[in-house]
Amino acid sequence: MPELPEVETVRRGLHKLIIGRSIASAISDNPGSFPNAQAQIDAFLIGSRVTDVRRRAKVLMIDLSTDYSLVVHLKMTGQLVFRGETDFGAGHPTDSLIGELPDRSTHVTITFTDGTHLFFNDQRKFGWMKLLPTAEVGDLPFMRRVGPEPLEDDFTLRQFIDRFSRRPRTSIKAALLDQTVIAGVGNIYADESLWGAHIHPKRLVQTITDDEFAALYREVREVMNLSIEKGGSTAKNYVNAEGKRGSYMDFARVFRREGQECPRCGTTIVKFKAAGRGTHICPICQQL
DNA sequence: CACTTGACCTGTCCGC
DNA sequence: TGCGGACAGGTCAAGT
Repeated sequence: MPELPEVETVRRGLHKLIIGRSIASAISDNPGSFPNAQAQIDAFLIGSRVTDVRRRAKVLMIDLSTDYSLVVHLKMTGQLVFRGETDFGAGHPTDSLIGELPDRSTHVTITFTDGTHLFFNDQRKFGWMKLLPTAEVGDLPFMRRVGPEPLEDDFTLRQFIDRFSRRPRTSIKAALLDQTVIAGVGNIYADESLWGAHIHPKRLVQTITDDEFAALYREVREVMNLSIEKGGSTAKNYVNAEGKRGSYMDFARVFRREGQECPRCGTTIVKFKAAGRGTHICPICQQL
């Protein structure tokens, strides 16, 4: 699922819902989803209190009073859903994609001392949750290599261009998806921002002009900010911390809209493969 | 070294 | 209806 806007939406939800709660128990049915040893879980998770919920790139960090953090990557189909005691059972809102929890894709269940729950669901099991000392999160190989946060106020066009210049001979779409160039862009927002900037995804980075970089910089930020405003994109099974869908797909201009009209020029949107991913463009607005 | 492809899993959809 | 294959929001390791 989740790219930067979806992970940020989950972060905001969890920030509101779980800070201050203390963890009573944690159970997992799949070692790949939560690989920590039981002794470590008992020592640093059970009995701890949630102090903060942060995000870096597409990674969530749930900070604990033990100076450990639960580091979570949702990958393609991960969900982190909070359920209060009174939500148990029937009566879920219609904008929810999921019913009673746990269900068959629940791989970790965390129970707080007040009887509320946090469920880690993941249909494809690519995602993971790891408990490690908060001070060591930055030492993870991914964290060391990941690029700057594109939505930060101090992230400049100059930085944007400099980061892409590291990969001159790859396609602009592959570079956008490369988390070491800039953080947080995935397949949806790569297609959306390239359309906004009138750039064909297969253009090589070294052929992109400064004006085009300026347009792309603006689009990446606008598109992802708009998506956060809309609660992210639910293309398939993304849900926020309350189990509800995001509505950005209603505003998407090309992503998963093959066969429909380009909102700018009316040309039929086409889909093909680029950078190994399904890719959507307007063949008139975006030319090689 | 730089870049691309396959693998990790499960579910769904589409064509035969 | 059943079955095989392609495809799905991400990232790494292995391959070229």
